Amino acid sequence: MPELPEVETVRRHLACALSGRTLERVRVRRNDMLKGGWRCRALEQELTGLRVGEIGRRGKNLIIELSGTAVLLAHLGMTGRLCVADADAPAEEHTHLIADLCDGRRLIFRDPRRFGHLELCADGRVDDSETLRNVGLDAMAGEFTARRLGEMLAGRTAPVKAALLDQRRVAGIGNIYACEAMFRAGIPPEARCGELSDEQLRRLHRAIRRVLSEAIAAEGTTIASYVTGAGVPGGFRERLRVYGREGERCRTRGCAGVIERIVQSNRSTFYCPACQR
DNA sequence: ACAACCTCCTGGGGGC
DNA sequence: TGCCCCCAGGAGGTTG
Repeated sequence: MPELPEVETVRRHLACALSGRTLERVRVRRNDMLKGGWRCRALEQELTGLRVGEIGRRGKNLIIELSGTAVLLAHLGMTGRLCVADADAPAEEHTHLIADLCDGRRLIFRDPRRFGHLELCADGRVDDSETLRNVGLDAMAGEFTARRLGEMLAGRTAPVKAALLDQRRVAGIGNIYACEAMFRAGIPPEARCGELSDEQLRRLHRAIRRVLSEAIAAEGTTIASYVTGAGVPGGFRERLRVYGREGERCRTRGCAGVIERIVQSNRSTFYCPACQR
């Protein structure tokens, strides 16, 4: 499930394998994987012949700069994969875009569950795109401070965890890292936004930055399908302290707690009742 | 404005 | 062994 660390891992891989290459032949298979009103044929024509420049990221979105002003935006949803493969690699099901590159390899966008999408901004005004117009401050950006986090949560009654998942405020945190950050900050899952103390806000901000940094260094977390650019599982799974660990012992030294699971906004929340109070 | 649902989709796992 | 049902969740939409 690509959250910020997994998307950052993909970004770094594409920066090596894709930047500087020209898209020589492009095939797009499904209109319903495209945003911004694009259709397959028009997108194929628009992309053909463009050269890939820098590759950026905001939250869980990849920002692929192309020749001229064009920018290709990609969201990987739950099961999306954007990778560069050898041209003779076997074709896989659920492949929605194939772009043959000038170096004989090919860019592939594959997404079995189809929660992801692509969008081309021909004029490069990405802030106006469907993909990014509702995406807030990247969780690893320098401007994301404990003070900003406090402003985002002030006066609201929703559970803190639900607010962390809301990409319009801080972008990049999904269910796994929301659970892990809440655990590290020692904040109980039912805590509401407006009732956090300044000390709790500082702890939560630091926990978010640390868990994301560590996960980026480990090339992300693999639960089901995600693999790094090199095609191997991310290394953070074994370092998860609560996510997916219902019924197991808390890993905090000296803690006798057992990890529990509850459902919040239709999502599983894992937590340690002893550490988070 | 905000919060609490619901919906889309497929692969994998559990139960019978 | 096989089949059916349920579950996972990002994000936009709808309802209250």
